[in-house]
Parts: sequence; C-alpha cells; structure tokens
Amino acid sequence: MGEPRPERADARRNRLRVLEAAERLFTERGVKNVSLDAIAAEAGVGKGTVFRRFGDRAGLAVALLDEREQELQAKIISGPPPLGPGAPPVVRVLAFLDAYLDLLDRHVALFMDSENASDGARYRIGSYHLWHRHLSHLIEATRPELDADYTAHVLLAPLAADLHNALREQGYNLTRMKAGLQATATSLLSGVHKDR
Amino acid sequence: MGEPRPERADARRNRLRVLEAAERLFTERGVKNVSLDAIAAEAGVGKGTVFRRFGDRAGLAVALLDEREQELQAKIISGPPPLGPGAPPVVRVLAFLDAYLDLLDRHVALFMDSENASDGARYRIGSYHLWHRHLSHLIEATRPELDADYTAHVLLAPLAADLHNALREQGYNLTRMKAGLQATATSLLSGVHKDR
DNA sequence: TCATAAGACGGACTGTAGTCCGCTAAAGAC
DNA sequence: GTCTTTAGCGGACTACAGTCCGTCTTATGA
Repeated sequence: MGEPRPERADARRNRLRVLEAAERLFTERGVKNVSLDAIAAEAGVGKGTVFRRFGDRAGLAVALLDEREQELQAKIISGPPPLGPGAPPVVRVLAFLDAYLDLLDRHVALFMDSENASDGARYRIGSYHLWHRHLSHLIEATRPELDADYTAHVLLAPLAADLHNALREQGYNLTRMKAGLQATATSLLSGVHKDR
Repeated sequence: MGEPRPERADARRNRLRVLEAAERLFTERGVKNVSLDAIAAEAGVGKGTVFRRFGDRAGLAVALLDEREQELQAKIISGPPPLGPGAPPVVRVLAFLDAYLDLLDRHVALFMDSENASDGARYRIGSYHLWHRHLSHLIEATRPELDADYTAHVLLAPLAADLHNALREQGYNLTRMKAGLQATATSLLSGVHKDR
C-alpha cells in the first residue's frame, strides 16, 4: 500500500462544495430531478471534478449517505444494547433491522440512487459489508447449522431500497414492514413458532 | 375495458424483428454492450419503433424473458407436483425457489436489465405479481399467523438479480445458494430446527 | 376498389451520464 | 522567492436513452 497523501486544499474545498450543492438541490427539487451538470454548476466547479471525485451518480449518493450510515455503524459497534454489544444475538438482529428500516425510510430516494449503479454497487460499498459481517456473526452465534454468510445476505435483501419504495407506493406503512420483518427474522433465527 | 384490437401486420412483423435482433445481439456481444440504437438498426426499424413498443430497455428485457418465465408459470399453475398443485405448501415453496434460481442463473444479465428500470420495474411487471401471489398463498396455508403478503416479498427479495450477480462474482456457486435459500425458507416456514 | 381513419413508422432532436486531456494551481525542496 | 513535481481542474466531447411529430401503412366498410 502506498502512502495516502493528504488531501490537497483545493480538492477538499471542491469536495465540500459539491456535497453541499448536491444536498441542497436534492432536497429542493427531489433526487430524481437533479442532473450532475446542475450539481456541478451549483457548486461552481466543472463536471469533470464531480466525476473524478465520486465516480458516478451512485458514488455521490453513497457519499451523501455516508454520514448517516456511520452514525448507525457507530451505534452497532460501540453503542448501548440492544443495537450495540451486550444484548442477545437475536435481539441485536431485530434492533438492527428496525434501525435500518428507519434510516432507509428517511432517505429512500438517495438509497435508490446509491443502489442503482450500472452494476451492483450496493454489494461493493463499505457499509453493506459491515451490515453483512454484523448479521453474519449474530446468525452464526444463534444458528450455527446455517450458512451464516449466505443467510446474512438473505436478511439484508428485503432492505433493498427499490423494494421498500415499491411497497410504500402500494400502501404499506413503516410499521407494517417493521412488524413483518421482525416476525420473519424471529422465525428464521429462533426456529420456533411465535403466537400472535 | 375496451376491445383489444388485433395487432396490425406491420406491428407484428417489427415486434418479432426487434426481439430477434435483440436476442442475437445480446448473445453475441453481451447484454451490457448493446445499445437500443444498435438493436433498431439490426432489426431494420427506427428507434422510435423499439421504444413505442417496449417502453424502455427494461421493457425489452422483460419481453425477452417472458417466454421463459411463462414456462415456469405454467408449471406452477398446472404442472405436476412439487412445482404444481398437489404437493404440501412448504415443498412447493422450495420447488419454486429452486426453479427460479435456475432460471435466474441462466439469464442473469437479462434479469438485471429487466430489474434496473429507472424505478422499480420489477415490482410492477406481471410475473413478479404471479410469483408473489403464489408464495403468498402457500405461506398463508402454512403459517397463517404471519403477514403472508409481506413475507412473500421477503422470500422473493433474495432472488434479486443484482444480488445473485454479486454473489456469483464473489465466488458463490448455484448449489450453495440453493442450499442456503432452502434452509432459510424451511426454517422460516416450518419454524423448526433442522439438523444437518 | 377506393376513401378514410386508426394507428404504426422512423429519424431528427433533446437532455444526461460519463470520458478525456491540455491547462492550472498547490505543495515541497532548496 | 523560485523551481519542479504532481495532483487536481474543467469544459468540450462522445455516446446513449428516451421523446416527438410529420409521414406512411394497414384495416375496414361501402
């Protein structure tokens, strides 16, 4: 690995400008109605700058979500139970699903962008890996006879932004989704029927 | 509902030409490397024609998948068990997941296109609804205390093409995915641990 | 067979994502 | 302060998705 040279002053300035401009335009006009040209213009930089730094539309969305996701990551790694360490695995899984759904619901449009990369960006970015590792460990601890790695992907799959959005559009509310997901996760992890 | 006028001769001719051209180019160059201009040219029709008929890229992919999906649909509706009626619900669910994964694996690129619509095309198209209704009924029959509608979506989520593709790329093989999915579905539906 | 209307055709046009590369400015050495 | 290196800059450029609308084809029925 090479030395990670410090970020140059102009680079930092422009990075912040772009993020700020993107956030402003996204909330003003809605994520879908903002072109990267517009963001570049609003930020007062050239389009090339936006692309060099963020790669593509998805990369920009990821960067904007980063802060929010890091909050959740921190709570999981070192926060209080049930999200953080200390609670029983199943409880932690349920807490995570709940918290993630909240996050997702607040930023659906942005998540959709971040997952809509030409090719599965979602599964390459850091936070997905963290969520996956987290669930994988908890599953391993609860049902060691399962393929924890795969099962973690299965548990994350219903958190896809496009599904969430589609369900929203067909009238689902957050409460129902949370309840449904909790029920299936419980069932999956405890392997025991739960009376209603 | 209005009378569904018969398809005009030129329309039919062009529809077939486009589908044929698309299939040829997709297999020749790979789905990602074919533009709709190219398909129109290859089919000897104008670009407008392609779009009028199929709406967008996703629509074309859906049309190409249609035949294959209908095969599976037929087997489910009126074929022999365990896919068709007659087998116990849980068995039918497992059979469906297995068959769908086979289908998906054979046509990942096309499925990715069909699901990559700007906005969740996947959840609007007819076949998704059929799979969903099917699973929903089977779940209802097995675990009536669950929210069958939502749980069906959860079971379908891991069949997303982009996840399948990502797992493939990180070394998963079809057998492992099938086994994992069967295990989670069993666990979810029977609510009973299963020794390996 | 011809008139007519419903509908399809197709290519020019628009807007956007993403690339490229000659130019500029920052940072460190002296 | 000046020189040199190196990263960053930005806008012209390419290619593609998707729209629009004037023109042409088909089906119909008299």
